[in-house]
Amino acid sequence: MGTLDKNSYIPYYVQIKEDILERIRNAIYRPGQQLPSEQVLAQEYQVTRTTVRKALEELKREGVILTEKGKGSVVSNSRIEQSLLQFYSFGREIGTTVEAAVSRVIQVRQIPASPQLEKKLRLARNGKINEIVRLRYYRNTPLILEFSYIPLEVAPSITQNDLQYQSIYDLLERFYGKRIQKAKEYLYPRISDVYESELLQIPKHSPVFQTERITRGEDGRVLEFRRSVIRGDKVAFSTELK
Amino acid sequence: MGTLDKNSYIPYYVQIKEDILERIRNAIYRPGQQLPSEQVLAQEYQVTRTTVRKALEELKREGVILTEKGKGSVVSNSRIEQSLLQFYSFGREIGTTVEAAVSRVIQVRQIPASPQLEKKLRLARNGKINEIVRLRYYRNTPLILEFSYIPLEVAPSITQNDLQYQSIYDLLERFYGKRIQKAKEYLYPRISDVYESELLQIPKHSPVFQTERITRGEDGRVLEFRRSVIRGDKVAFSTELK
DNA sequence: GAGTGGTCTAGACCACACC
DNA sequence: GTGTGGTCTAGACCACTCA
Repeated sequence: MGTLDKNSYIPYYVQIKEDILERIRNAIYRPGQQLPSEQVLAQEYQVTRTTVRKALEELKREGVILTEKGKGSVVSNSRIEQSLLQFYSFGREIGTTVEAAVSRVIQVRQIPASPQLEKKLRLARNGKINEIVRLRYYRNTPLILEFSYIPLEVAPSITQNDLQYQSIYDLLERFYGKRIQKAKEYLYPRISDVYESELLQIPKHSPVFQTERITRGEDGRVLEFRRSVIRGDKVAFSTELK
Repeated sequence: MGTLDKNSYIPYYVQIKEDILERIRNAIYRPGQQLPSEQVLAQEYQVTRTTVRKALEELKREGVILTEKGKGSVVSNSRIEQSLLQFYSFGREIGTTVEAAVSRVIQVRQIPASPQLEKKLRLARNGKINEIVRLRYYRNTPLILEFSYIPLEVAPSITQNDLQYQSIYDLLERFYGKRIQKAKEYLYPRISDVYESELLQIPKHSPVFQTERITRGEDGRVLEFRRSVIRGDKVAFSTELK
C-alpha cells in the first residue's frame, strides 16, 4: 500500500523514506534483500521516479541501503553492527572490511548486575544479566575488547555456542524476537586496566578509546549495554577537509 | 564562464561542483559571500536548475556552503576551522556553538623545529618555526589546548597581537597570501602530561583526546601542523543509530 | 533484449525573505 | 510585489547487469 499523505506538509520523499525504514524495521524488507525497483516503488507510492530516488538517495547516504548500477538496491546488513567503527581507520589499512575481522568469545556467564549496570540497563534491583566478553582481531592482532551486558529478562541464558556463528543482534532477533529500534553510542579516551591490557596485548595503563553503546528495542526497553575498549596505538580516527 | 565539458564522461553536476570549489579556492566566491542564485548558475553553465541543485546539494552536505530558504546560498566560513570538532558534544551542551567558545593565547614564539616537527612540517634541517599555544574555553571551562607550528618560511614572524582578532587561517590568508588547499586530521586517545594537565585544570596523567592536523597550501607545502589536547572528562563523541 | 540505477531536461507550484 | 531555495512532475537517454 502506498500510504502517502498527500495533504501533509511533510515532503513526499521524507514520507517515503520513513515508510521504507518502517518496512525494514518490520522485516518486510530484510537485510540483504532486494528492494523493489525505483519504477515499481514510484507506481506504488503514486509519485515520479525522481521523488522515489530522492528518498532512496538519503537512505543510501545514511548507510541503510546499497545500490548497484544495473542490479538494484538491497538493504544493508544491520547498520548498528557498524556504528562508529566505520569512521575508524586501522593503522594504514582501510576501515571496516568485514573479511579480515575475526572475533573470539572469551567468556559468557550469567551474573548479578552491579549497581552501575543496573542503572545503565534500567534494571530493577537485584537484576541478573548475561555478560559476554569478546575480543576482535584484525589480521591476527587483537584490536577491540567488547563487554556486552544483556538482561536475563531479554534473553534468558546465552551460551558460547549461541554466538559461534551469529552476532548478538541476530541472536536477539531470531531466538528472542527482540527487534532493535535504535542505539546510541559514545566515544571517550581512557586508560586501560591490567586485564584489558593483557588481552589487547598492550602495556598496562595505555591510552585507549572506549565506546559505550545502549541499544533499545521496540518497546523502548534497553536490550543491551556494550562497552568496547579499542587500542589507541593501532586504531585512529581521521577526516580529510577540502 | 561556464567551462563545462559536454563531451566528458564526468557528470555535469560533478563538473559544476568542482568548478564552484575551484572558485572558492580562488576567492572568486569568498567565505560569507552569497553565491549566484541557482537560476543564474543554471544559465551560466547552460544546464537546468535541477542539475545545479544536485551540485549545490553535495556542497551543502559537505559543509562547503549553507543555504537559506528565500535568501540564497553562502560560502561557509572556512570548513577547516570546524574539523572533527563538529562531531563532538561538550558534556550535555550542543557541539560547536561559536558564541560560548572563547580562546586565550598562552604563548607565541619563534623556535628551532625539533626533529619530529621538521618531519611533520616537511622542513629542511635546522628550520625555524612559529609556535603558538592557545587555550580554548567553553563557558569559562578550559576544554582544548592547542599547539600550532608554522614555518617561518610561511609566515615570517607571528606575534600575539596578530591573533587577537582573527584566526590563524585568516592571518595566513590576509597577510601572507597563503590559501589553504586541504587539511587532514587524526584523532587519538592519550594521557596528559603535567603541563597540559595544569592548563586544562585536570589531574595529571588524565585520559584525553589528541588531534593532529596537517594543513597544506595550494602548492602542496605544509602550512601548519597543529596538535590539540582535548579534555576527556568534558568532551565526548556520539552518534545515534536508527 | 529486458530491466536496473544514473543523469538530465523543461517545465510547474510552493513557502519564505526582503523591500 | 519580486526573487530565492524546496519540492515535484513527466518525460528522455545512457551504461550497466543478467539471462
